[in-house]
Amino acid sequence: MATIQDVARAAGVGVGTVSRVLNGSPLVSDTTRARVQGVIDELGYRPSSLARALSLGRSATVAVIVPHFTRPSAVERLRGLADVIKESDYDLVLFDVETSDQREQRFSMAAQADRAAGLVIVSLSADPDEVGRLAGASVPAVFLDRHVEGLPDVHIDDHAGGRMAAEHLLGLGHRRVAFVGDDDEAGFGFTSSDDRLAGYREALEAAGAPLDPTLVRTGPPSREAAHRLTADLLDRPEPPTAVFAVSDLQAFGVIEAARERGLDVPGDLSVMGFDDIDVSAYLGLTTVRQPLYHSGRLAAEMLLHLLDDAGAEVEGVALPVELVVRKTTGPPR
Amino acid sequence: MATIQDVARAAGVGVGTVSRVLNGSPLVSDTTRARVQGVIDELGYRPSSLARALSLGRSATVAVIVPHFTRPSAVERLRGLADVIKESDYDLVLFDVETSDQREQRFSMAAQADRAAGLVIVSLSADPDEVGRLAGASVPAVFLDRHVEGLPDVHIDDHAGGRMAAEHLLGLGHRRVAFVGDDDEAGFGFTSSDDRLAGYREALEAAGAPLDPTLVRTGPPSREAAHRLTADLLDRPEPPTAVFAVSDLQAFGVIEAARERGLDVPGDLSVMGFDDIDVSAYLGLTTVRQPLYHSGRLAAEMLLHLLDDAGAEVEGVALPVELVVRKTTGPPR
DNA sequence: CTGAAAGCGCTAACAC
DNA sequence: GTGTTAGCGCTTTCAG
Repeated sequence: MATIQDVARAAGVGVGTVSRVLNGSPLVSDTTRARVQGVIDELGYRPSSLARALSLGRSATVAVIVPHFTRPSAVERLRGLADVIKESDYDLVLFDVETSDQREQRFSMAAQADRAAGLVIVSLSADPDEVGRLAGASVPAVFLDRHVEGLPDVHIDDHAGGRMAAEHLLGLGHRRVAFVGDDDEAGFGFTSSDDRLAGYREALEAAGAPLDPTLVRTGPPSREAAHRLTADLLDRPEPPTAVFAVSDLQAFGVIEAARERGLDVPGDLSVMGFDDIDVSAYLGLTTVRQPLYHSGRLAAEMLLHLLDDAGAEVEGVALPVELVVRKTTGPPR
Repeated sequence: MATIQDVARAAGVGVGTVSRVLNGSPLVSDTTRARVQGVIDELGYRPSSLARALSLGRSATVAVIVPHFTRPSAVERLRGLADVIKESDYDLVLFDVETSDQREQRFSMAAQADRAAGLVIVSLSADPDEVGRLAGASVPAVFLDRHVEGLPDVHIDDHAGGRMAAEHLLGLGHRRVAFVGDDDEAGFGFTSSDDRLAGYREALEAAGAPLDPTLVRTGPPSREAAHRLTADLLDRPEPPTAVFAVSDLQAFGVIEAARERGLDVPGDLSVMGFDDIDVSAYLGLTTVRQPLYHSGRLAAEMLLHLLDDAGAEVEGVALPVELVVRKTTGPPR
C-alpha cells in the first residue's frame, strides 16, 4: 500500500503538497497538481481514511448501532436511514450488536468523534450515565425506536399500541386472549414488548376481562420462537380465542402454530401483530402499524440537521400508531 | 475523551505501561496493574480503536460490502454472515453501497489492512485489475453471490436457475412467457439477472418456444418496479400466460399487478420467482431456491478460515439451486 | 518490570 | 506556492 510519503517522494514534492492536492486546496500550482495527480494514479495510491480521521479528529461516517439488524422491522428502519444518508455527504456504516458486550463496546466507541461524525442508536436504551456521556460528547446521537430523556429520539407510544390491540380484540367479543412477546435475554434493555403488554393488560382489565397470567408468553423475537410459544398456549386446557403478538414476524409464527393444529384463522383463533411490515398487507394480517420506514428517515434527517448545525436543538418526535384491521381477526366462535 | 496520556499521567506511569495493562501483557507488576486499572475505571477511559488499528496496522473487524443491503435476499445472506461472525472474535461492520462512487471507495478501502482484517464482498463484481489488487493485498476477501476467477467465492449457477424456470413453465404447457428482471442502472456490474435470462431464453429456444423480445422487461429490483413493468406487459395485445421474475420480491410485484387487473394466479397468469425468501413459502410462491442464509454462513466461514491461516487455499464454492413448485404456477387456460 | 521514544499515515500551521 | 514539522492516540522496540 502506497503512502502519502511514497507519492511525495516519487513526485519530488513534500507531503504537504500531496495532501493539498488530495483535498483540492487551491494553493497548488496547476503544473504541480498535475504531476502529483499523475503519480497518485500511477501508484494507485489511496489515502487511508483511518489516518485521516485520526489526524482530523473527525470522520465522514454516520454510524448506526443496531441489535439484530436482520429483523424485518429493523431492516425497514434501516432502509429509511440509508435512503436519507445516501443523499448526504456521509457514509453509512452499520454496527451490528448481538451481545451485551458488543453493546458496551459500541457505546463507548460512540463518543469518539474520530470514529463517527454522528450516531443513530436503534432500539437500545441508555442508562443516565450513558446519556450524560452522549449528551456531553461532540458526536451528536439520535435514538430510534426508543424514548430517551435528554437526547433527541424518534419513538412511538408502545403503551397506546398495546391498548389498541386489546380494544380491537375486545370489540370483536374476545374475553380470553393471550400475549406473545419478547424476553430481553441479551440484556439490551428492550422495553417495547413490556410497554405494549402493559397497555394491553390495562385495557383488558378496564374492560373487566383481565389478562390471564398463564396466557402471557415471552421468548426471542423470532417466528420460530413464537411458533413454539403458541403451540404451548394452544395445548392448555382453556386455550385463548385470540393472540396478540408483539411483532408481525412473531404473529406469523403464531399463525403457523395454529394451522399446524388444524385451527382456522380467524375462525378458531384471531391473531394480530405489531409493526405492519411489508408482507403483512399481503398476508392480510391485522396489526398495529408503526411508521418504520418513515421513522428511519426522520432519525437520519434529525442527525444530519445536528451535524450541519452543532448548536441546533432537536426535539424528540413521537410517531403515531394506527390499527390496521385485515383478515386474521374476527369474532370468537 | 481521556487518552492514554491522561491515564499515564494520572497513574504516574509511562504510556507504555498503560498500553501493557490494556493489552494484558504479563510484564507488569500486579500493584502497578491495579493502580493503572483503577485510574482507567475512574476516568472512564476507552482506548481509541482507530489509533490502535493505525498503530498496529490491522483491525479486528470484518467488513461486509453490500449494495442495497435491505433487499430481502441480501438480508438473508447477512443473517448467515452475522451468525457466523458473532461467534468469532471479529466485529461485523457493514458498508452500504448505493452509488457507483461508493463502490469505488469501498473497494479501495478494501485493501487496507488497518481498516478491516477481512472482507466479504456481496453481489459486486471486480474487474481483473481489482481482482489483482485484492489477491495481492494482505486483506483476504471472499466474494458472495458472484463468481470471481482467482479469488474465493460462494456463488450459484444462475444460468441453470433460469433454465429450470423455463423448463417448469414449459412442462406446464406455457409457450408465451415473459421475463421481469433487473437493469444494472447503477453500474455495479450485476450479472445474475442477465445470466438467469440467458438460461431461460436458451431453454425456451431449445423447446421451440423462443422468448418474444417484447416480453422481456427490466428495471430496478423492487416490487414496485416489477409491478409497473408487469402492468405494461399485461396491456399488450398478446399478453403472456406466465411470468418468471428474477427475484421473489419482484414476483410479488408481478402478482400484485395481475390481481389489480382482476387476473387469477395461477389461473390466468402463472408467476414464479427466484430466491425462495422467507415469506415465499407463506405466500405459496413457486420459485427457484438458492441457499441464501447458508451462502452467508459459508462465506463467513471461508473468510474466518483465511484469517486464521493466511496461507490457506480456499476453494470457491458453487451452491445448488432447486425448483420449488408451489401454488402460483399451473397450466395455462 | 518500566519509562522514553520512534513510528503508523495524514492534516494543518508555520516558515521560506 | 511549497517544504517542513508537530501532533492525532496507540503499540512496540530499546534502554535501563
